[in-house]
Amino acid sequence: MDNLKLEDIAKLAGVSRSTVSRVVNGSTNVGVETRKRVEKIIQRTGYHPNMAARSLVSQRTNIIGLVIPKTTQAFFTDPYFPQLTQGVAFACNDLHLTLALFLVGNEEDEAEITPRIIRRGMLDGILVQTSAKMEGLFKRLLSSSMPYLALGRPNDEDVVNYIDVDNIRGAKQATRHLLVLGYKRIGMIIGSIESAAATDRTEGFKQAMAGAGRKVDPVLVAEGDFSEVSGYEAMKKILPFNPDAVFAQSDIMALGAMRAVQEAGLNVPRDIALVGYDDLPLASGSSTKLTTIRQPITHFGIKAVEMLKDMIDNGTKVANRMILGTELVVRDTCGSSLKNPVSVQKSDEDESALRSLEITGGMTDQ
Amino acid sequence: MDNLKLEDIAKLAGVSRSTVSRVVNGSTNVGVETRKRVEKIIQRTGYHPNMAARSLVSQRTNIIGLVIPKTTQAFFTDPYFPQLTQGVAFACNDLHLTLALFLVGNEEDEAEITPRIIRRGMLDGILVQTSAKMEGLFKRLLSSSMPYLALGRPNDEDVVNYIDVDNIRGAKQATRHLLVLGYKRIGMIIGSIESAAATDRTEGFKQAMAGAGRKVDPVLVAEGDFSEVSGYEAMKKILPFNPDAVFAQSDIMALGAMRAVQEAGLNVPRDIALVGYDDLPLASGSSTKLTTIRQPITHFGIKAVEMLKDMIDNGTKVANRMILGTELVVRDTCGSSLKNPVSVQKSDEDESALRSLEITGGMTDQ
DNA sequence: GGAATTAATGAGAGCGCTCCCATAACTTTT
DNA sequence: AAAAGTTATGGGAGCGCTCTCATTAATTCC
Repeated sequence: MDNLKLEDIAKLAGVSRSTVSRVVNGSTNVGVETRKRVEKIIQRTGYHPNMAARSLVSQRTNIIGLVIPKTTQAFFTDPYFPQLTQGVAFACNDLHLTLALFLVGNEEDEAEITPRIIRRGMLDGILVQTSAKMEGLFKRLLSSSMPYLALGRPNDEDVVNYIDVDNIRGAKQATRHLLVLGYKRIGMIIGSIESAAATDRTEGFKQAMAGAGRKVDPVLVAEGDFSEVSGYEAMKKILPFNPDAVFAQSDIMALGAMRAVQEAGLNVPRDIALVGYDDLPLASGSSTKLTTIRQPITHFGIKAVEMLKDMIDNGTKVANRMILGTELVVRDTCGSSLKNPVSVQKSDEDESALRSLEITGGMTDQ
Repeated sequence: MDNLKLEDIAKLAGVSRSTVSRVVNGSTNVGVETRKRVEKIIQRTGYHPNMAARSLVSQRTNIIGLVIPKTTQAFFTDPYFPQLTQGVAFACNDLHLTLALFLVGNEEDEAEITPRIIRRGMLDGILVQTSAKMEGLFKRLLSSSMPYLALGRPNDEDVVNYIDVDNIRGAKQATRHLLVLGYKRIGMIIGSIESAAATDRTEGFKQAMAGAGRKVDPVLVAEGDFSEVSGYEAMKKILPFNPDAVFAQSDIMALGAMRAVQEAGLNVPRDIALVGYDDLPLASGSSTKLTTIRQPITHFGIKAVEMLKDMIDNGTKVANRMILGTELVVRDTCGSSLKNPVSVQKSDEDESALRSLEITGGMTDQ
């Protein structure tokens, strides 16, 4: 019951290969009687068209790739990527796409995987998590005709198609919240200087501070790498300089920072207020109620697939960009009542939470 | 530079299609001179063979599927699956395989995905996370010629190919550890009665208790669903009956349980000892040092791919099974010094930690 | 030195499908 | 009633590759 081909069904139904093909693909030009007969036989035999053959002629596989560079063992410890992957996978289900997942651990992996990705007849398009390690892939992608979309703003200007979250605005929201609550010595734990997301969040922090006429004290700023431990260590560096509030560029780091605060015998938020970034499930987990900036991670994955699919179907040659909004989620780690309420100038754009802004156009022909 | 085919390269090199094919596939019967010439042209033009065409004739895609049923939103909150996925992805890189990931959320997804999986010419073989929801898929798989491997022992006896961790022995190790330390009122938090893993761990617990001549007190046993919250709630149910030690069937539930203990103003391990299961990174995370049973999750994924690859290459028609060992990891949550050391009969098999046991044979031709 | 062996190459069929075009059987139009 | 259109179906080419088999050239054998 397994190695049937179109021709076998045709013979069984007493029609031609073409007619069976029409039935399988839902073409209208088939007689009612014939269609029924053919469908019954397909049903009975459990026939399924062969993907490879179909792909060969249609030049489509309905498979899209998702490439995630995985620097350390700890990569999958951060729930961000699983959640993103989930969003992408769901969108693929909805759009009848198959998802090929590429986890790039080291340079060998990249060398091994890159040709497989570029090779025609395998992938219809590709989603690449932005990272310094992926520059080689992007170069190859740019000189090929493969539709691609970068997940997160790339450093390379040539990589024109990307989707990102408005990190500057998100960081502004976080910082303004601390400013409004009247905190005086506001610190920050940076994600990782190499990441564009961290750069943008740092920028947003600075803008918000400057907008309130405040200086950023360098001793209150430390760098981590988005991991729990790095948040813990960064907080330990900052702690001696008496911050009264800290903006951590990820929830995981915020959790690490909280641990450092508690170990120092201090209390969150009484002694030090904390804002995170991501709004991962664990931020609202029953033991912690972290004030944070919500990123629509799953939604991000879904939008990415939709954009890519659109590029595949319509062969768009213009630059495709999409920037997703963020939302401040107020919980328990910043002090529920205001200490010294202060009015801070708010730009009206801050009202629209989770707004998504699409820019499409310009820059033809890569 | 993109739509080159074998024939174009052949023309450029002044040889036949066949010769280029031989060069590409590393056949020996090609003249040294010719080979060099062809290779240079391939290099220069950036030619890559078309996968679909190759698959069509070779009946191989070098793509394997990984199917994970995802019951709740919280599925990817549990780091178990990301870690497993990672192991599978790495093994795929090593074996030059492409990984197609299928996340099955609901029944619609299953209906949508199943035919795509079964369809020939798409996947060479498939890894399916065992789950009650997947029984439909397994049925289809059994009546097809697609090589498959279940991840975890399936309830269905017909599903003969699987890889699993020795859950009974793991649970025994955990329980014996508590018995040796002299705990008297030992409780358990069950994962989820539907899961075979939980059933086996429960069985192991019972066997260890019986082996030490101890009764299992039903009031000290509660059921969760492998989530943090469920561990917390289960512990709250058990707490009134004064347990002095609890075996939680997952690290995540152990963490929830620990939270419940602390909220009740009690201390781990002074008042209540705790053993987890999994040895996820967070079990040894800097704030908690959980005594637990180590499952080789990543290794599990790697072995699974290797087994499947073997089945694909050698078309094995016999039942393939592999059971991986577990290891007790002693940390801080069971009391470092013995309270009332007790000697418990240990079977000698317990010495070999992380031993892997392979059983292959029997049951031909499904 | 002619037959047999080996190495290097080319020609052709075919993997299972889609898509274009031809044909045949009806309708509709003028 | 003949021309034109419409609908249902079949035939054939071709997608880009691999693989078997035939062919030729170079080598070895007795």
